[in-house]
Amino acid sequence: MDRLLRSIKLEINEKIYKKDPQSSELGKKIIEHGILLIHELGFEDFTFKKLGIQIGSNESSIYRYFENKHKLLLYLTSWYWGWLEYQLVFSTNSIQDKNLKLKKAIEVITREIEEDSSFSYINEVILNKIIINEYSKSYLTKEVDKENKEGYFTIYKRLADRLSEMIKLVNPEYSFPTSLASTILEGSLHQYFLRDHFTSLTECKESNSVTLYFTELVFNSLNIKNNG
Amino acid sequence: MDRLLRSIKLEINEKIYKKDPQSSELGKKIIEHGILLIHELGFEDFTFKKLGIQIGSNESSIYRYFENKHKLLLYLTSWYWGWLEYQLVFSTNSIQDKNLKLKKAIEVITREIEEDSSFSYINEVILNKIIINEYSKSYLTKEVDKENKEGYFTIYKRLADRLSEMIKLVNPEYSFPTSLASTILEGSLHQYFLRDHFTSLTECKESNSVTLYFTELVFNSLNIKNNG
DNA sequence: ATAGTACGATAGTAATACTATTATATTTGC
DNA sequence: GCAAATATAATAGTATTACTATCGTACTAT
Repeated sequence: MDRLLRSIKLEINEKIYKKDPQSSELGKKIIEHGILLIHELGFEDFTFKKLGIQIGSNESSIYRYFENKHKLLLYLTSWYWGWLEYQLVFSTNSIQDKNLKLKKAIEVITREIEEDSSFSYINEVILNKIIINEYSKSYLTKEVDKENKEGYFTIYKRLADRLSEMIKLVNPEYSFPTSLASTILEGSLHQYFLRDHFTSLTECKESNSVTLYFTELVFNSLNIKNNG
Repeated sequence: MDRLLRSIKLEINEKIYKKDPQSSELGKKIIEHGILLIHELGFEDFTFKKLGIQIGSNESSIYRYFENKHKLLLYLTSWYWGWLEYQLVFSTNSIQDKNLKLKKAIEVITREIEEDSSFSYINEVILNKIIINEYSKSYLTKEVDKENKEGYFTIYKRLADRLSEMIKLVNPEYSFPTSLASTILEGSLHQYFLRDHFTSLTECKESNSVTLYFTELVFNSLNIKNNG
């Protein structure tokens, strides 16, 4: 990662923001401290007013970047999935063997997040926790179909599609490659949530056990020996 | 179902409500129209004031039954999982063969919901849609650990546990029975959501395909031939 | 006949989720 | 280096939400 990503700007659907937060200092501050404050308060209790106080700025100034906190969440989640997509492509691109490629993909998607210094104002570890706790709320709304049409979820869908394609490569006969891909993406977040709050509902306590669980799940489903 | 259930009252943690809604006409109206209105407006836009207008009653009267709409959601979700648990036990109890038992369990949990006339004031089909769209919001909160300790999620956990036990019976060597159980429960809701809003992310379009998908997933994971 | 409970009506509060306006500070273009 | 454009801050204001509190009335149980 490190150097390479530093020069890349993740492209996020322009309709999500009113003004590009990557274009100014205040914008970056909104993202940086938005992440920290959503994590601290939870999405329900998070407000632009509180964020304004936190960054010594005005509520109305934040509204110039985002229409509302829902759009900010969409921005953060898009960014996260874009960042993960990049890692997926980067890590799997050079792998020839289909099985190993898929195995690596599952690892990248389900592993625990480490800090990535490429984006100084974004704490990926905290952002990942926001994704675990708040991502569903970005699409479990009455506006989901409209917002989907606007393309607010394209990055996530592209990521799911990439994973699905890798599954198809391993076993073209399998009937549910996309369902399986979406199960891995959502299910992985869910297992991490259970680990933190409902310990009795998961066996994934150790650091790499989520990866192990999904790797087994997928390769057994595809009736392929999980080599390694 | 029908007759048998009619005489059974689902027991819901008393801390969830201030006054038992099953104990009065108004209480039942709150539940009945609460379900319809949450479905219509979505949980975010749903308020007790609006519900009061809908049932020709007063906002403050509803507050005498539930502290807030979050508690109402907890009540509804507890009721739903209790209802499903009952069906699970009822449908699988007499099955001796472990594999068939698990197969039936997966079917009950992942199948499409049909109206159950046993509870006249509860529309199970609509309630199921609320579960699909809103269940996550009941636990993706900052208060989850406190509320979990209060026992607000016991019914769901008991259901997951029952499923997990059936999985263990089929293959006691399998390392992730509970994770698999929670994946089925959550994943099933998610596949139905995808079918309605993100068609490109699932192959489950037909009525019984969610069941088929999870049945295959589970039996392949347990390395047991899915007989039937 | 009376005490208790349930419900409805009204009022009130603090916070939320914004919008609008104006003033000031900063940047940029020439 | 100055004017114009742009960005931000400050303030005010609105409708709605999410409640709490009080009071009067209606029904109900003894």
